[in-house]
Amino acid sequence: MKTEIAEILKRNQLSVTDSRTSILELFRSSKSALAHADIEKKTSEQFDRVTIYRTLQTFVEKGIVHTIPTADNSVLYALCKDNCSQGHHHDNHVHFICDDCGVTYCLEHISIPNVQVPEGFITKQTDLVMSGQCDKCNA
Amino acid sequence: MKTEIAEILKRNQLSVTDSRTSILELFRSSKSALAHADIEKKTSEQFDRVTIYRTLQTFVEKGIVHTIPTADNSVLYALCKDNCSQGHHHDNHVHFICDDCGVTYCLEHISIPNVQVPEGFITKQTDLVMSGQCDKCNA
DNA sequence: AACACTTTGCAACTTTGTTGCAAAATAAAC
DNA sequence: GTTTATTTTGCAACAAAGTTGCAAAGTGTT
Repeated sequence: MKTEIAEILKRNQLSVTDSRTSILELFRSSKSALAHADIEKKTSEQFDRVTIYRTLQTFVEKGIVHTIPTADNSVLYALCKDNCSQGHHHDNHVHFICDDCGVTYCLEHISIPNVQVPEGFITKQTDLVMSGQCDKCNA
Repeated sequence: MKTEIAEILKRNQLSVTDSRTSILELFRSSKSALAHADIEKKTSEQFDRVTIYRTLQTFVEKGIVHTIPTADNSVLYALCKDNCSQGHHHDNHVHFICDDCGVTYCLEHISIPNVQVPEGFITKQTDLVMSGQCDKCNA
């Protein structure tokens, strides 16, 4: 296990440190989106706030995790499926936020349709966020 | 003009004040999504930060504007088209935020492609926000 | 083990958003 | 057009979230 996580870090040209290992492990075990505060709590405040910020930033840059927009102005981080290891493949799926329960869903299998932007515009990121009622709240 | 805006406020049971009038006017003239910071700047810091927060909150509650979540942890506010009073039909065009100059463009002529959601989900709103470099900054 | 390089934790700071309350503005009543 | 009741505003103080510089500690390489 540990070795596997170390592998992922090395594959992304990151040195293997306690914080990176723990946080990545946390993502893999929880298998759901985490907020910065969640990580702080679940690592028992073992790491400095700043360290967590920087670790998350690094992971985003390397494509290990991606950010999820939420309605209440908080950022969630989630593991990128294919570990994005070959890189360049930014997440491309639709997110759905339930107005009632507030849960953010990754609709992994629904990809964002291509959108043609006007000439001269360069797109670096595309977010498609839907909101309404999820299946559980609609019952 | 002023009368028209006052009408909208009254229709929503809101008293007509300077800040509400100015901010609503700003939304109508800019016709694009605005962040809190944009509003602060464009009203030349005429109003207290707190007032702007509360005004936006009120507008959201009344359905005059709606929020657009973005992945970078910023919330955008946009006018609801039909004033949403009779409801339900929200804007349907793509937004583009320039990372360099910070301007938000409404790509009015590009509509959001239809997205099929899983069974049981009810979509009330769909926002597509792109970011990158606009034509002016890419020159 | 010794070196170069990267990462961490601390402190200080900025930015963003919230709350309570007195003063001012608005709306309603006369 | 005053007066009164209600709402809204601005201030101050606070809370939460995020950033930056830098010395100390950790990592990787030889």
